[in-house]
Amino acid sequence: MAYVSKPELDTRDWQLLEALQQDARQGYAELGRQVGLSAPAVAERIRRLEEAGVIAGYRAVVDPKRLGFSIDAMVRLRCDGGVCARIGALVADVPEVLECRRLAGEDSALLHVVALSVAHLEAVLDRLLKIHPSVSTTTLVVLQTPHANRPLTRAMWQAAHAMEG
Amino acid sequence: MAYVSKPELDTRDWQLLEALQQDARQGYAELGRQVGLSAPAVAERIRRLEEAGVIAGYRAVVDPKRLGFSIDAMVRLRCDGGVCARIGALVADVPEVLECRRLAGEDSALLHVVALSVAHLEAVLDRLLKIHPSVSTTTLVVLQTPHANRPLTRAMWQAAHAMEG
DNA sequence: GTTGAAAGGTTGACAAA
DNA sequence: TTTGTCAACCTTTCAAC
Repeated sequence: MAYVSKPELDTRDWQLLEALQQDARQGYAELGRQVGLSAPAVAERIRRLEEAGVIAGYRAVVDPKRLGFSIDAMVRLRCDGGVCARIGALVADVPEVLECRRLAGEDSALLHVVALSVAHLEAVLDRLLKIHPSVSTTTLVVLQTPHANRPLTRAMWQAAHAMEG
Repeated sequence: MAYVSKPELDTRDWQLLEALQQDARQGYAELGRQVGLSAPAVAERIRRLEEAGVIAGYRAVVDPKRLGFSIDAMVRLRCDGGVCARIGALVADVPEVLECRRLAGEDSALLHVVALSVAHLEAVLDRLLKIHPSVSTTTLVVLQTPHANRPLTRAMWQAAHAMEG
């Protein structure tokens, strides 16, 4: 509960966070070995990190390419205010949209889309355009992804605070 | 090994993939209950999915907001070809960049950046501009994220193949 | 893929720092 | 309040089928 109002993570909390971001399927005993705690102590710390919302869940990372989704694109979306306010709900039934963010600025929203082929990408884009007449898109095909879902580490947290001044 | 050349997933493989994307810390016995298999059979299927690269890993999902990173921005980057070819390496030591993709199209790259404050975001952007004189940025602040890292499901795979024709 | 047995991990209650 | 210890229970793992 202490975390909810003001998360103050100590060295071991950070070590556990980093270990779980690297491999979420490690057991408590194994984690305890890495941070120098007993398994029950590890379990209790992780339970608190989960309760505080610092850890939002644990996910298997699946590679879309290995499932046949050879195309990866970012779609910049512009649309009327009313449409964009509901963009999350409007793309909910387009499963090729893996990520959807509403933005402040030049573009109204940004989508991360996967597709089986160029023909399939075309079909997905057509479907997005049919959401509303005001919708227009700019599609950028991803050539490579040098960094994806980088971990949040203590080093990064400290560097950020030092930078902020 | 069969998966490497041509991943053909059956119903149970997909069920396991979906279950692990929902909660990667479930045990083999629990997964077995869900898909109607014994624990060793589940372990063997998961081992093959990992070996085939379909499952790339297991990660704890950490909420940057709960760690103080209250700002979430997408940064569109334009730069000279030589610089953008090495963009991954060039932003490797900027830990606030959680994602980095090289793109074909109007923008050369797209970064997902987190920051503690507007002042910190400014500092990060200054650092990105200092990578090379040819670099210019357009920053779009994320207002909300209706969908993040949606799971790849069998339903989606089938819908995509139906759509492709 | 299943079964069964050995090894080891998890989880609770309780004691101690 | 947080961690460690202990014991009961469950899971994982590997062999044989």
